[in-house]
Amino acid sequence: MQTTATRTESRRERRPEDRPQELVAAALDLFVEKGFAATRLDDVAARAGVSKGTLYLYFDSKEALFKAVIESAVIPAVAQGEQVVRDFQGSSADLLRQLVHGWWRLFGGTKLGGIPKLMVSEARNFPGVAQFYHEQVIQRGVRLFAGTVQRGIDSGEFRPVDVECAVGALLGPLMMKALWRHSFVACGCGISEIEPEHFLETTVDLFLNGLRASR
Amino acid sequence: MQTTATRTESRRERRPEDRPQELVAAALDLFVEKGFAATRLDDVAARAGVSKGTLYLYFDSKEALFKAVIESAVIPAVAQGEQVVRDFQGSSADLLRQLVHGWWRLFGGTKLGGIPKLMVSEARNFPGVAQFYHEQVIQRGVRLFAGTVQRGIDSGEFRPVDVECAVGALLGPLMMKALWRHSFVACGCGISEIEPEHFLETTVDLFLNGLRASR
DNA sequence: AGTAAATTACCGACCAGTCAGTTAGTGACT
DNA sequence: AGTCACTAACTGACTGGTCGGTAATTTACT
Repeated sequence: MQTTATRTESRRERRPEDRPQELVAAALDLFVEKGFAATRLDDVAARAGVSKGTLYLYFDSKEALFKAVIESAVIPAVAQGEQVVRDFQGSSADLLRQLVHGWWRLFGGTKLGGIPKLMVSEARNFPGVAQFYHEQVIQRGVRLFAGTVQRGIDSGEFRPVDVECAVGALLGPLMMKALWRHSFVACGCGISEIEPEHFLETTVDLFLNGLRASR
Repeated sequence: MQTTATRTESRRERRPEDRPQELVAAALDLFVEKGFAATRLDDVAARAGVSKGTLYLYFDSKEALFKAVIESAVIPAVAQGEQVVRDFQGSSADLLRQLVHGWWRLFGGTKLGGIPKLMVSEARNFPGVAQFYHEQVIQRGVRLFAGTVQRGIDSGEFRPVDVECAVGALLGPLMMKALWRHSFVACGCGISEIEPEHFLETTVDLFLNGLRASR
């Protein structure tokens, strides 16, 4: 269906296949940057190179666009995490390290890292989307880490702890790192950010040391 | 200046001394609940028992009200934390425990716990307020914890670690706990919350165990 | 009577959502 | 190869409602 190559220069191109994803990409940028309420649909459309009317050909409402953004951004990342766990051979400690760094590489450290901020900000105003995000992202994500911690406890690699709490203690810093970047750091109010990889490494070390079966 | 006791029943009371704080209290509730943008000044005024015009007698703009909310909510809490550190006699580990639980008791676990969510959500839209919050709350708060960790390292109670990272690793879970309550939990989408005191206790234990000078 | 506090009614900017009209592409029939 | 009819994609001016902010007026208190 591409009109590619031959003609790139007309405004008013017709590319119904590509529009939705282009609009979603534009919306992700702006939602992350300005928040849901402060984002104008005119701006989203302009960034995607179409008019606002076109946006409404593909999405019923601003909220529908919001949900599409969350879905498209986040499902692939979770799925990839699950893949890593399935394939991994090695100690639970190494798997946790891998998960943490992988999470940063393909989620926290990218523009997708703005999603948690968006969800925290908007959860109460959009319970439907929050529900969806909770089931499809948070629960699955937590399960990944919880399973790994449990595996370490079972094998005697870690001392027995409340798994749910431990996962919270590890994911808390990660999430805050992502939130931080997209709020205070991004607003440029003289904040110098700790180098991410170093922070993650130190956090995981501390965590694993805390979990280590003590003599 | 109270008009108390004698006359409680006329609408249209004149109580210029009390209005600002009542308005700030109402605004805190609504900002935390619905976010800054979604909160109507009519609603703030109504909750404070006055009309919108009255609000403008005491605050220049919605943003000024926002800043007043942040200031009034948060400065006393930080000051109290600093007091605790000054007065404390005992091990660094015990001081950290005390700080964490104190933080929850008089900040995270109260309606003030909604402030971090508010700041994360709005920092980019209000750099001035973000700047203020960063200096007056975050930096001072971090300094509290960082000083304590450093004290533990110096005394040989903790092993040497990157103090800034360690503080992030401890505060991350606390902050997420507060954010969580005011986003996903509050939206009531079938989420059961981990019991806070238990979570905090486990997190601190894990953290202190991770810091313990090894062998 | 005088003034400070509070209210009400109003304005204007803003923006999600709509719709009548425009244009790019397709293919049918010369 | 040309052109014409048709449709689906796209546009942008418009609307109706909302809400931050203001000003004229009323009320409480000294």
